[in-house]
Amino acid sequence: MATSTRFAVAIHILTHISLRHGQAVRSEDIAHSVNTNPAVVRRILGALAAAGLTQAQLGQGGGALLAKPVAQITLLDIYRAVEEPPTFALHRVPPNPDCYIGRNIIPVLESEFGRLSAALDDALAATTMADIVGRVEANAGTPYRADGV
Amino acid sequence: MATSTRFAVAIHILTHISLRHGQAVRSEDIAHSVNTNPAVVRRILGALAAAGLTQAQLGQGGGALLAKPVAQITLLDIYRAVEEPPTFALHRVPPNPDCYIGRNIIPVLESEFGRLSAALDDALAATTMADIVGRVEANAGTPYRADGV
DNA sequence: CTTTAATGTAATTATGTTGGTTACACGATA
DNA sequence: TATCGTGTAACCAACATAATTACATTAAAG
Repeated sequence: MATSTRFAVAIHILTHISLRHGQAVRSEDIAHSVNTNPAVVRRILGALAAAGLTQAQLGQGGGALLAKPVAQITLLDIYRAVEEPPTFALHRVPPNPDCYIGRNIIPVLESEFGRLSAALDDALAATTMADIVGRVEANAGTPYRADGV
Repeated sequence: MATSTRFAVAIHILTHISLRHGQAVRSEDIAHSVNTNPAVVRRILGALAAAGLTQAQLGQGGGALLAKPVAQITLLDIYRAVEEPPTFALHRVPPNPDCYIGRNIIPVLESEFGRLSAALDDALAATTMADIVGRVEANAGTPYRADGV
């Protein structure tokens, strides 16, 4: 199981917006930081906005803003916003119902995969964007400057 | 997220072999239960064998056998055998090193994704094939019969 | 020793997902 | 009203997955 890069990019995007402290950030500026296309950033921002994590300021001087305080945005919120469930996939084609194992293993897998997903959710919920932003600044050693360099 | 079905199929395969109690099982019989092609089963069995979980009995009357007791095969062993790391992907293209965030977020993501992977590993290691086989039999209500129906 | 049954593995193909790109309609601000 | 920026659709290249076919190899049975 490999997640898409959307989760990592979404965290990057939210970190970028967070460090601007309420100033709207253009998708083009974020794209420059992420090293990708503005439309890719807007697509992910669309998912984050649908989940109530960000909001868009249209028009001149507009851009993306946080819709919630950084301490109230968990990695679980972000993960659910940008990654398609399920995390653990069952058989592409259902197993043979005429076989003892094929007939009985699906509920066992569903239950076990549910337990694994719940464990992952717990781990994801334990970190907020406030933690991430704090670690990025700690890693940099210097505070973020308005020019972003 | 396009998760592979290999993990679910590998558990199915090992359950099948376990229920035969030491009798070699042909890839064709397993494929019939999983509802797929014998070559697909053999490919997954190859990964499981490389991880030391199964072994092949070549020639007439041959097939797949467990290489360890069921209680000593954890879901973590299986997951690592058939899924490619990493579970959580970073940016496809590295972020812009000329940007404060692009320059400092990667170590933060690596550390956080490491923590998430470790949490998932803990959850995976908590279940063994003995648990899975027991639940399949409990779900069936009747013990497994030699004809597999 | 020969036949037969089974695995191991490579090559090919179909399908789906991801992310990059372009394009353009829509909304908001100056 | 002109301009700026978002939202979103359409398209494409790259990649992953799994189904399929084919065949060399190995071991048991006669």
